[in-house]
Amino acid sequence: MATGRTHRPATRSRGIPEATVARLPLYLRALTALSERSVPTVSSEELAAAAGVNSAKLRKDFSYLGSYGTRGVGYDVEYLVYQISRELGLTQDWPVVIVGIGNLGAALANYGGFASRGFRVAALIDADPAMKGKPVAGMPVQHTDDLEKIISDNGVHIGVIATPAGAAQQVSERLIAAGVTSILNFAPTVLSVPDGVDVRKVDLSIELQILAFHEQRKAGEEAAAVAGAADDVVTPPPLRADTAAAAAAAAASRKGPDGDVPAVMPA
Amino acid sequence: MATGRTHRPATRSRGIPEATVARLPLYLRALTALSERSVPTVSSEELAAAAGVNSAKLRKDFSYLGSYGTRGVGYDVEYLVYQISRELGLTQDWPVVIVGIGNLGAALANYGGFASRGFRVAALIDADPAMKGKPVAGMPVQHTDDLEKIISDNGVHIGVIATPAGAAQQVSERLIAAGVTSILNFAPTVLSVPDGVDVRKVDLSIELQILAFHEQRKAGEEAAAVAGAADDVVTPPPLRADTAAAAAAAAASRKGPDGDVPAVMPA
DNA sequence: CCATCTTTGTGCACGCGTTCACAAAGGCAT
DNA sequence: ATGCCTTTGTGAACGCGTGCACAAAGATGG
Repeated sequence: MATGRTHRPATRSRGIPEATVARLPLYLRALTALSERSVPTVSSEELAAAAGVNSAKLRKDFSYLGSYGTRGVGYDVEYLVYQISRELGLTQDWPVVIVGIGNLGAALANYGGFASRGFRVAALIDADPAMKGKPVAGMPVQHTDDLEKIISDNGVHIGVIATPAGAAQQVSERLIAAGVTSILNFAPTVLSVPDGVDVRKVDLSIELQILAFHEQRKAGEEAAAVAGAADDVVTPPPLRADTAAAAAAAAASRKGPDGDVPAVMPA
Repeated sequence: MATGRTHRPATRSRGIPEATVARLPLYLRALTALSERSVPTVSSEELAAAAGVNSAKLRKDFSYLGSYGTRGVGYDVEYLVYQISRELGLTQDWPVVIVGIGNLGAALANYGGFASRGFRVAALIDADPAMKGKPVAGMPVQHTDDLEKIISDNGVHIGVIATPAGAAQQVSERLIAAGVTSILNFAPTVLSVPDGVDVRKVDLSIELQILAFHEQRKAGEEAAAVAGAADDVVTPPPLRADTAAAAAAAAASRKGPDGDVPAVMPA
């Protein structure tokens, strides 16, 4: 998965744990698939397998919503789909705006997964005057100047930021001032927002970096296993340099797994 | 954030908690920004603010890596950049392949954040013969038939899946069979993989659904506050339908969430 | 109507992650 | 040198999330 929730200190909204909320969409997806195959009921065991979670966890998650199952039988698929949809607020249509129509913004605009889940792309917004009026995903791109009007005219509460990092904070402030209270942020920056505004971030390079960490670990273990008593492959001697220059020099001098130049370019 | 880690049961690799690993890229980004502004040292308080976390948490995170700070002064920026980069395995180049060059795959191929963090896009792969040879992000798209050869020729260990949901499982199996041990999955499906393979998933519609949940909660609270004793705004009467048909009818009468086509396009 | 079998719902214990609060450590001025 | 001041590193407490294991509930067959 990508990265997680920001700021909001796990509000435990109306008793439903944040961790459970994060899994509900997963269950919903699995249930929708069953529904399409006209499966009438499903046991916690089966559904848990389909969603890739533990069955006890799934039952506990559902218990926060209410007692929707039948002992000895399982859960009614259609009924559960409806209950979860309602709980997630997907029984209504959420207009969203996408700000920043570059490669990623355009891909998001074309993404079918939004519309099929109760989200309607109400507008595409970009700061580049050359983009104005240009059709993307069958919809004309509008200029940032009209951001406030677009938000309020469409009653938008959810905004997606796909701008470069430098513009993200300012865009978020304008969105919030215009009435947006939930933001999905793709820009690699920490957004600082007032209380009452939810921010979730998706950072592609962070996900890859986490994978790289585990990948390196695997490689290290493998190397250690092969090389016998190679103990400090993962933790080289703490060559604690006094000055930054010395540290950089030391870094450059090493060739191995750790060696190489330090990553100077940001994300 | 997007979604999270899958399967891997929090291995607690070499004593570094998974939660800490997930934050290291965040610190790294903040430190890199400081480095570019030639800031020599930074306190845990300042860096924590820049990374959007608690300073105590940051210090504890760093304590897992070693004692890299100086009491009364703070942390040496360059030195810390190097240490974290090394810990994350970013001091080496990771070749990655992107499978599924649709809107999203193309956007990922063009995304600058990969190359700048030590990740090199080694190949773009798509199942559509019409795509073969077509340049995307200055690189010719290759056909799925050559997947295994591409993986082994380039020594690829990390694969990115941006195919439709239906193809993802099969693609993952081929990637893994060819030597890939870490997968970043953008397709809205649960991948089932053998032990030793790490999967992280990014699901855009899930993120929006989580936001919608909180958004609905805000709206409900607001409505309740305005309407006085409106208690069941969030939990309407449990109209518990007896039969699946009745529930389905109720669901179908709505326009949004449940009905509709499944997400064919991945994130 | 009763026995049996399946599956839910949950009490409980455990472990991870977060946060507080403070002692130890080092720089710096006098 | 010595004392003060700043900031790290961490011990300890707490709370959330997870998973086990089982009793209660209901369906089903005789």
